[in-house]
Amino acid sequence: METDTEQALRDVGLRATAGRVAVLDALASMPHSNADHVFRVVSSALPTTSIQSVHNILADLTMAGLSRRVEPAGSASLYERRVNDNHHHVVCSQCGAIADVDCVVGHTPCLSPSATGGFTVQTAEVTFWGVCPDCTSSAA
Amino acid sequence: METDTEQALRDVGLRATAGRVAVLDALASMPHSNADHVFRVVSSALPTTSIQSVHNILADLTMAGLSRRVEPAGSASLYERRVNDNHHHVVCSQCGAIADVDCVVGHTPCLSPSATGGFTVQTAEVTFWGVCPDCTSSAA
DNA sequence: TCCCATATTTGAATTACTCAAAATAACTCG
DNA sequence: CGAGTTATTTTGAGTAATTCAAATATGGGA
Repeated sequence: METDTEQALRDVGLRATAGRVAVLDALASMPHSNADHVFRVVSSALPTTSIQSVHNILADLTMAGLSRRVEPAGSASLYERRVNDNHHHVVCSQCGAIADVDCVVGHTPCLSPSATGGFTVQTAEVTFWGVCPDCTSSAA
Repeated sequence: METDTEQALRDVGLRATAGRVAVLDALASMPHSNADHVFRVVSSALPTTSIQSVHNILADLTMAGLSRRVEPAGSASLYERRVNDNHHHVVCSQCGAIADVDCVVGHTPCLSPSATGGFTVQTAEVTFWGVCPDCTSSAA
């Protein structure tokens, strides 16, 4: 029996271990999780795992293109499974909540900066900062 | 005698201490420096200072709006004096070099995401990733 | 010049993560 | 199916960047 998650791992040349499957499943159900968050979820099913293993796995998955690492200023690295679609993020400046933002205007205007000081630009990463619905309503 | 730097400090309600003046001057001559970088420059003029003091000062200056803190993924926090002009940055994915990028199209298209999941967006932060001139030429 | 709120110093602690050696488990091939 | 090879995980230690907090020192108003 071969689950989709296992298949996805083998497709990129990684062994389908219990830890990797558990981490991918955790990310599928809770995107934008940090390593500690993932560790807590995974360790209930796999009590022998460690935070180092989770870091290890997350690094492997990210290298292989199965997950993406996001690092908003002021918080630990977050991971998500949405990959290859160049989406962006909104971060709540009060509570740190994060949500996906699909690409800004359809085509990518942000990839065309005016003057780049000679840099060859490859990608653009946009982070919106604002206030999430919860913080907005609790401010009332 | 009141230097511009001292005046700027007093204008925001901070005392004009030697450490703060030295840090601001360091940032003026080398933007996008990290705390350690600033510390090394400042400590030649002020041998009694410490890396903690520099962190302290940088935090104060940033809170007061005299400097801005930038945190590109994968590197320590960087500080700069250019503030209040909503400019962005290009980071070299090979060597970490960083340069300013003035706002993308004149008016700020990036501030208008399509769907924000209910977030009230206040600012947009754009980081361009690419290859700097030095790394481009040394790749030849 | 004196005072005291504000800064700095000093030292310790924390967080998030990396590194590396030893143990274990996944996949391959006979 | 079972053994061997090698990828992966475990375990333990180490690091970098930053924060916290108590003690000391200093800027600038009275």
